[in-house]
This record gives sequence, structure tokens and C-alpha cells, in this order.
Amino acid sequence: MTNSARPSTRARLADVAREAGVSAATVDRVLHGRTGVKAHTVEHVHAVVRRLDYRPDPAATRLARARRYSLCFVLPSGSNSFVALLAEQLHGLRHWLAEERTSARVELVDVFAPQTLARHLAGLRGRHDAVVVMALDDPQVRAAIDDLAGAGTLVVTLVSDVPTSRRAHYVGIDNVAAGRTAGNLLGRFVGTGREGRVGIVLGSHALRDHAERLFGFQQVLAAEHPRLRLLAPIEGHDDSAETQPLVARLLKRERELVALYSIGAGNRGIRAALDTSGRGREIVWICHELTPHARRDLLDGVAAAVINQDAGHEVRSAIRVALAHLSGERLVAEQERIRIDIFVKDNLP
Amino acid sequence: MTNSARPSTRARLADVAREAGVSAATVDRVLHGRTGVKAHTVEHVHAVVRRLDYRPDPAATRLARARRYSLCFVLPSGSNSFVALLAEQLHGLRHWLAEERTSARVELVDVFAPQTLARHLAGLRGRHDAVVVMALDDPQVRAAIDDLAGAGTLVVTLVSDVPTSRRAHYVGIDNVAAGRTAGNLLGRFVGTGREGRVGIVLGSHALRDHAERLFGFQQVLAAEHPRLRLLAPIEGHDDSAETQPLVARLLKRERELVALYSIGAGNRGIRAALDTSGRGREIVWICHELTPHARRDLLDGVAAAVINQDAGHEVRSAIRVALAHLSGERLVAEQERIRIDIFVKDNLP
DNA sequence: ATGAAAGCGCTAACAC
DNA sequence: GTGTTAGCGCTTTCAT
Repeated sequence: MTNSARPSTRARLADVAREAGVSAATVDRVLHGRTGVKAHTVEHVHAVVRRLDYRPDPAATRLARARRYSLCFVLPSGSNSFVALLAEQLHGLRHWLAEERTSARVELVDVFAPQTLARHLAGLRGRHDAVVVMALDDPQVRAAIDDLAGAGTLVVTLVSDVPTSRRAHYVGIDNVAAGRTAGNLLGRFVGTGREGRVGIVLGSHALRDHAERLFGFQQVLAAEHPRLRLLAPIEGHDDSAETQPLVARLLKRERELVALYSIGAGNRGIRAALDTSGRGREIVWICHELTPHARRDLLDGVAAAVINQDAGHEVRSAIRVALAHLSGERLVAEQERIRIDIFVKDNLP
Repeated sequence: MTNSARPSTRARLADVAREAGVSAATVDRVLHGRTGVKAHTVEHVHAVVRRLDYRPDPAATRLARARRYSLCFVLPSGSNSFVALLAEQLHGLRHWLAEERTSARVELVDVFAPQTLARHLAGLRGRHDAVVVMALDDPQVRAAIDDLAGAGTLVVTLVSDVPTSRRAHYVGIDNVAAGRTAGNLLGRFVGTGREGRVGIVLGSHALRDHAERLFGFQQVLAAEHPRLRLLAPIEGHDDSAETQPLVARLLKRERELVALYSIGAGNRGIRAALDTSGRGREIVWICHELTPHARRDLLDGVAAAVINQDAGHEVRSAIRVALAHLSGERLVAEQERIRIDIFVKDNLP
């Protein structure tokens, strides 16, 4: 009875091999579903694995793996602060990436030009193990994603999904729920009894995340705050300089405006317009993404709430998801779900 | 030039050893600040480490370490759902703990009895590497923590801190900020212009987290919603059965009650009292901790918002913090900060 | 179809 | 004070 020598320790691969009467290499083959093992042996090894409740030691696995992975992040160009946050988070993960034997590069592309984005994606074919893309949901882009996937590149969508494409995974929030959340807060902040008009600013109807947020927002306002009337959404293309005059005009025209929902980026323009109008503290303003500016807007009492998706979580999740797919590891789906954060002045991190 | 054989790869310990002209063991000693190395050698090795930008591979480190750690979680007994959530999360981490060569046990103690808790802690002396405790901030408890720490046991406080004790770390939210957040939301939900009275229910003034939340809540209401009058807080000892009649009486007595802030546990009692009174949907109710019941309360439209601290994050953080202290690893402080989550009906995870 | 053996990068016991 | 050596648990050639 020498096997009582290491008590209370979990089973190792060697234990499985011994119990199954095969070598470690065979167990490894079975565990990774590789060919070249007799069907009967496969069965048997699996049985032993189950019996011993064997689970591989991830530290040993990582240490022994030779393969290196190459990722490419494709993000929108422009001055969008949230995108800057994503890029910054990615940079901050460089040491972790090195430990995971993974390299990641960032490429910036004009996201409002589907053709440009599609061509860029086409150019990535065969150059990376996985491409993580914050995409426009457009037929050309979808086709480009399908081509990449067809050529064996894993595609992960980030922040804004292209659900009917062959992307392996979407990392981001449920944007309909995010829009509902904004509607819930905005309606309650204005006051259930009060009448008034609500302005909406978005980047583009063509951006799936924006369209979904708008949908959720409208749902909740119609159902729970019917006294508030929604004005036609303004398209600012996520650009502050473009957004500011549009919102300034809105503020001048609509004297009964009680609230403003900013669905996308370009919030510096909105803030400027609100400041100029002098109505910044009476209008309930809700926007998305906790950028440094949004933080200021909250602290200044101009923004009532900010709905956020954690850029750090998203980048880490995208990497974990990609590596899990590439190396055949399991994912805890629940762990990869991105939360819809609500920030007000007092719970800022 | 054989060193171009492994290009683009980060430096390993062996590289540092070679460059410094010492053995791997010596580098190891220096890196872990162990004695028995000439001061000059220490300097030199550090210099090489810096020059090569060497950072140890955590996978290799974990694999090689022989030491096992033993943790003990001391949590309040009773029917508190949030505590159940903590215990459940800890159970879910058993495989991770096994990988980290760490064992963790849970012990349940009556947290409202300082003497009992103090005695229990005293009994833990010398039995674990670290004790994680959700403690009452009381002189006897503080002394017990100091004794434990003095005897070489690492103490981490969880959820509710004992700041002047010798605990190595506090894992939990900023409860003053949490109270402020509740005040902010509650005030806005009621409507800035509206008058009325606000009821407050807490477990005990002796619980530091409860006292801090109350403080933050009062701050915000006084400063930003002076038209709302706070009633004297009710102490329900985090117990639903005890809380329910107290709240029922409050609801009967106070016809001008417009909102209710529940600082601690026992929310099932509050929900029952609200349901019985028939005022559940007109009174703005805000409570803490997203338990299964709180989730229902939100979905039913009875709770307006739930302020939450993520039980899973807290348990993982407590373990990481403890292991980092015990094994002398670095911590990314920013990563261990526990968020103050806000949940409404629409952003439930 | 399967096994033997050499690492992956670090730690720890034991020499010297 | 410092070096040598034998693992940690898995992956991956290369044999057979």
C-alpha cells in the first residue's frame, strides 16, 4: 500500500495513467480528443478520469504548453474615449498576455465605413489566431467576418455584436437591457407624475448596440412613463464636435425638455451644450460609459447617472474567450457575462 | 551569439542567474528577500532583474511551491441570505482552492454576541495560516483579532471592518459611500421637490457597516433632500421575524412615509410588512445585497433599487489577499477594490 | 496505437 | 554564503 503516501491530494495525470494501465501520453491524447487511440482505450481512460475526479492542473498545463497565440483587436478610430479606455486596458494586460504566451495588437479602423472595415478584416486573413472586433452590423462586415471564420480565424465581437455572423462569441453587455436600465432610471429621476419631453442622442442607427439601447429605452418609457414624450433621436456619429450644435439647437427649441438620454459617445459635446444653455442642472441627463469626462459630469451634478460596461472586464473576457476556444479549454459562461454597471455620484470607483 | 536562439521571449530566472554570475538558488533567495546572501550580491542581482525586466512566471511558481495553506472563514450564524451567498461562493471555489494548495473551512458564530465571537477567535489561535472574519467592531473582538495577529495568524476582515485592529486587510465596500448611494437614489426616486418621511431599518448600531451606511445616508439626505425627514432608525437585528412587526407598526403609524431604507438584512420581514400594508408600490424601498429574495422584490416592483456588494468577488478577493500576504506575492490594490453595485429591475445579472 | 523521456520555469532540500 | 539537484504536473517530440 504505497498509494497512501500522498493522501488528501487530488488525482494527477500520472494517477489516471497508472489506474488505466496506459502511459501519460495516451491519457493526454484522450483528454484532448486527439486521434490515434483505440476507441476502447478512450472509453476506459474517460471512465478512470471520472472515477478519480481528475482535473488537470492549469499551472502545469500553462507551463508545459509550447504553442503561442496571436490576437488582433480591431477598434474604431476617432476620439472616442471609451475606445481609448479599451486600448489602455489592453496595454495594461501586456504582462498577463506574455504569461499566456499570447501577443495582441490593436488596429484602428473607421467603424462608420462598412466597406473600409470589411476590407480591413479581409486583410487580416491568415495573419492571426483570433480577431476581436468592435463591429458595425452590416452585410459587408458580416460577410468579412464569415470569410475570416471560414479561413480558420476565430472571430470574437466586442461591445457591439453581429449576431448572424460566424463569430464564435460576443463579449459585451445586453444592450436592450442597458437601454431599459437607462429608461428606468431616467423615468424615476424625472418623477413618475411629471410630464415633459425627452431628447435622445445616438451615434448612428446603424450601430447595433445603439439601436438596441434605443429599443429598450423606448420600451420602458412607453410602458412605465407614458407621460414623457420622446423626441426624434439625433444622430451625432459619436463625435463631440458634431453633436454639440445639434444638442444646442434642441435645447433652444424644446423648452419643455426634462431629460436627455445619450446612447453613444460624443458626450463632451452634450456637456458643452448643456453648460451653455444653463439648463445643465435641471435636465436629467443619462449617458453611457464611465470615461474620465463622464466621471466629471457626475461629480459636477450634470449627469444624473452613467450606465457602464467595464472596459477592463471586456478586454480580459475577450482574451480569455479567444484563448479558451483556441486551446480547447472550458469556459465558465456565467463568469464571462459582462455586467451593466450603474454609477451615480456616490458610488464611483 | 547563441542568445538569439530564444528571441522575443521574456527573461527567465536562469537568464538572471547567468547574467549575474550566480546560481538560480541565489537569485531565488534574493527575490524572496531571504537571508544568507552577501549584501553586494543582493544589489547586483536586483540590478540584473531590473535590467532584464525579469518577472517570475506565476504558473511555474505555483507548480513548484510545496507549501499548503489553511484558511478559516468565520461568518455570522443565523438565516442571513447574504451570508449564505458568501458560503455558497466559497464552496464554488473549492477547485480553485485545491489548485492553489489551499484549504478553507467555514465556521458560523453568533455575530451579535461579541464575547462569543471573541472566544471563538481565541480558539483559532495557531490552527490556521489565516482567518477571514465578518466581525463586529467591539473592544473584545478587536482584542481577539490582535491576539490572533500577534500569534502569527493573518487576519482579514470581510464585509464589516475593525479598522483599529491588527487585521492585515479589509475586504468589502466603502459603506459610507454605499449609504450615500442609497441616499442619492432614494432622494431622487422620491422626487426632489416632495416632502415626506423616511423610515430606516438596520441590524444594529453596533455593526460598523450598518453605522457607516446610516451615516452616509444621513449626509446625503440632509444636504440634498432636506424636505425629507428621517425617522429614528429601527433595530431589527438582521432578523426577518423580528423586523416584520416593527416595520408593520411603522407603516401603520406613519401615514406620510414616502420611503424606506433597509440598511442590513431581515428584508423578508420588510417585504411582508409592505405587502400587508398594501403600500408596497407607493413607498420607495431601497435595500442592500442582491439575494434571491431581493431579486424578487425588484422584479415585483416593490424594491426600487438594491445596493450590492458582489459576494463572489469578496470571497475571491479575501482568498487572494490572504494568499498574497502569506506567500509574499504582490497585489494589484486597484483590482481588489470591491464595487458598490446598483441594481434595478432592468440590469439584473 | 502507444510509450519513454526531455523539458516548461521555478522552489527547496541538502551539499559544500 | 552559495551551488547542486531533484522535483511540481503536464505537453510534446521521437521511438517503437
